[in-house]
Amino acid sequence: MKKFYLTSPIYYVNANPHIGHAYTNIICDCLARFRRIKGENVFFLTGTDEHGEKIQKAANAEGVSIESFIDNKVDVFKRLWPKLNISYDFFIRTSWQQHCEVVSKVIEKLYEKGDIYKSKYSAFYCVGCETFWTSLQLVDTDKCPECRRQTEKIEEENYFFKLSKYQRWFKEHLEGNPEFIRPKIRYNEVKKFLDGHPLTDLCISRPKKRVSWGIDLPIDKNYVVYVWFDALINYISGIEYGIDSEKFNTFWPADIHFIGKDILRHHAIFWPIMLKALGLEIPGCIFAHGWWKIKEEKISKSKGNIVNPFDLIKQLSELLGIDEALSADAFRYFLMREIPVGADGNFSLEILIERINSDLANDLGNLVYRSINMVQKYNKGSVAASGGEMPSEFRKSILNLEKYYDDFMAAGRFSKALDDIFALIGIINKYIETTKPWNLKKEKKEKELLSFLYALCEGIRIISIYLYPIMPKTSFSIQKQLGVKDVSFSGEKLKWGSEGRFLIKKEKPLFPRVDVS
RNA sequence: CGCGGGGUGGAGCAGCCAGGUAGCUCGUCAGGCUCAUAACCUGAAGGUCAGAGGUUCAAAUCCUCUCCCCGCAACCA
Repeated sequence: MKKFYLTSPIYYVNANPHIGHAYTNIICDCLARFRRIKGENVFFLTGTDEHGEKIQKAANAEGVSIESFIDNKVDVFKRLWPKLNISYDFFIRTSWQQHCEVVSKVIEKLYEKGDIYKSKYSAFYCVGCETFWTSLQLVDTDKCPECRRQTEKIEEENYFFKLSKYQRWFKEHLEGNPEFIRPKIRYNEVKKFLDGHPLTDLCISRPKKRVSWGIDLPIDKNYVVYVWFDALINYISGIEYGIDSEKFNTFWPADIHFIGKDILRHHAIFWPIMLKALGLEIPGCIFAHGWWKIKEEKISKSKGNIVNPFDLIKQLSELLGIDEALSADAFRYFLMREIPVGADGNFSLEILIERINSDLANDLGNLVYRSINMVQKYNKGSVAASGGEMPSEFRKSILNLEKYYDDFMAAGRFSKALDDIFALIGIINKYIETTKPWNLKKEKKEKELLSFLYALCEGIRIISIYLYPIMPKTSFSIQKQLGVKDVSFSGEKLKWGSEGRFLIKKEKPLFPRVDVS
């Protein structure tokens, strides 16, 4: 069985989850579900990043212990994922004992190999902003780029990882693997960056007197491990590197790491070099998505324009009068349809509702509802295959899906896949119009009417399978309403005619229209 | 001259890499239909493709310049 290992980033728990976190995990989930219905052995890892100065400070600010602070935040993330229908396989926490041990082992190994060394580190500290800057970031020689105040030069001993040693190898790897970083624009960005800047070694330690909340540096107990170095290792500790070799060998290397474009360099440069130094294989792809802007602005706490996914799902659910699982699907649909993964998008409740109304209520929801209604009205709620072929009107659209859907989904081009699914929905809506079943009924053309009803149900059933990775609960609901014998989603079930009989169970419309004015 | 992305009918976008009648979704207007969630189907109006210059038989598409918007700029997840 083919394996597929994909990861989300681990989220830094200094604040509550927002739309960006939700987006990343939804992307991962869509791909994970797609791979599963292809019959692959999928491992989807997500989790939290819990060390570092910021967390230490955030806990202090709230006047609670670090442990209870992080447990609290982790709990919030763990409650969020089921709400968004996220089907992860394992949730890793960097405070997890086993992860810490792996990080230690990694550092020891690299130290023995001679890839970690001690040296002087100098930085410029701005007291006002409580931030460290490098000499290159300063303005007017020694001023803080943020507040323009005088900075203070700090010098301390630290441990460094020899990134520079692997520069040549990395460049070659990049050149030989144009798919390593996606989308293309991000690949170009990294490549260009590398051309212009020789890599400098990465400082991977922080003295405990400054930062105490972290994993002990095994080679010198006066230090803790720099959070990024610690965090990246989750991708191997999460599948038990150095602990369960069978599991590790089954899933490593990762097929894809999904990340936000803000953490591209850590993943696209540091991480592969760390792996190379460890003698491990390099992941297949780093896929960086874009950002959702709220009213054309970047999301940020200071602007107060954070979208809380819990509130959003709740609000949507109340607005639509549907349960939260379906609201989550609507949200997922919006995020996946609105923009290609990789681009930036605009988010607002208005835009979201507009999409729900036009696509999910008018097109999909109404199609399901009117079709089921017709089966009930015209044939007492059941219809069986009568040996008829697929209507010729459907052929082009279904062939198109058969030809391109897998490629689009595999490439993370969810909006493209959805375009094609909705093209079929449009075709079926049109098919109803041109077939005029109400006339068939009046004219007592029983045979035509039955094959028409069957074609409707079968078409919708096939749509529900294609839709499944993006909208799992909706797909489930559709199949249940159609009365599919064994509700399931798999490649084989895409074959026209594979469901012999529909015994419909009519429910209220999947997605009602909402008028917001 | 730091790097990159973008400026296309009212809104949001595709097309640009491999020049050849400007396309999609939403909105607007008109019509049709009734199984359906004022839904669905059909049709129409609406763009000198940011501006200027150039290459070409032909440019949204290639080249040059200008204007405007938005990101990034190494230890900050």
